[in-house]
Amino acid sequence: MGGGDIGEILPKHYVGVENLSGSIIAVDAYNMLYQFLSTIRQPDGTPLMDSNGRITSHLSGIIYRVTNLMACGILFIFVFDGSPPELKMKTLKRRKESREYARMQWEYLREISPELALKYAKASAYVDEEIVESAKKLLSYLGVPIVQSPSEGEAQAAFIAARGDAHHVASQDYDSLLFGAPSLIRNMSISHRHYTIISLHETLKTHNITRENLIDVAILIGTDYNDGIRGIGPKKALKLIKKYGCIEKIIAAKKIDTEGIEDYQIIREMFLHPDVYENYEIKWNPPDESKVLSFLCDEHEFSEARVRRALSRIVRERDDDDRSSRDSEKRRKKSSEQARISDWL
DNA sequence: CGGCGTCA
DNA sequence: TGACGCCGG
Repeated sequence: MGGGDIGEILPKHYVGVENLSGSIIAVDAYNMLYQFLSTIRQPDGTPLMDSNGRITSHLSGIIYRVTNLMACGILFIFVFDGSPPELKMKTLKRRKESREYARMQWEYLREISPELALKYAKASAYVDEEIVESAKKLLSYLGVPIVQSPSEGEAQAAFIAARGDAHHVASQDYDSLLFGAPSLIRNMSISHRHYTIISLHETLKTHNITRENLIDVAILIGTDYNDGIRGIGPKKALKLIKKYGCIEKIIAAKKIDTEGIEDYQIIREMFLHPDVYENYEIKWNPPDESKVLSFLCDEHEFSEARVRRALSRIVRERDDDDRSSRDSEKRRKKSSEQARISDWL
């Protein structure tokens, strides 16, 4: 909602996928699905679809990305949104309106200028119930655990990581850090050579602030739940919080008005104590090859050769000597790399 | 986005 | 082998 990008004040590390081998990553599912739907398109902006007109861009994204990264030794937990907090409604309404505007522009432009149309097509992407259900189906056939959040997926993912059931949260957004995720991974695609990792602990240490301070900084800039203060970006917000300690004291010192941060106490409380399920089950299953094949190839007309190849990356081979020696080699590599990452966590 | 064929 | 560009559904 706000104008600034809190990412500007977060210390970042860039790591290759090898460094993530052996780690458990809680994925902000909505965020990843949105990325797939927005980017996996034809040059004129049309998403991938089966012959019944059902969108399949996200299924393509999942089958290739998840199998690739699993083959690199990563374990996934996909965390899905529940119902959004009341304070987010304004943002959601605004997003819906700009999506509908983009859809009109796309439909108008697709015959005139495909490459201009593409931009609007991407902006018109949305995650509906059918997208969510088909994604859950494919993930469950792949044996990937799914966790439902009562409210924000990022909050649930952060809770899972903070509790120690995952090492990182994967999302393009920064909110999971505010929700207490110890580590955030961005740009987690196969084509990105290096992923961005942000450690909450390192962030707080770098600026000598608390998580509550960081949340106040985010509220001043603007979040999904408030507009933020006009003219205040991440640098100014951080400076103010470091000088005065909290939003209450900045207001008391008459440095800012409350316009754009009216609900700051409620929002701060939401980030500190979000609505999450404390009981959830995380269980990795072996992929059900035949269910994946019938779902993707029979129902959605994927190429069987391609899907088989993707699956071959993650299905257990016969347990011969070759295999077990490679496995133990991987395990040795994994523990030394895990130690390297934990240096700055 | 990721797969896959092409070409140097 | 790696950069490039079209195709997938």
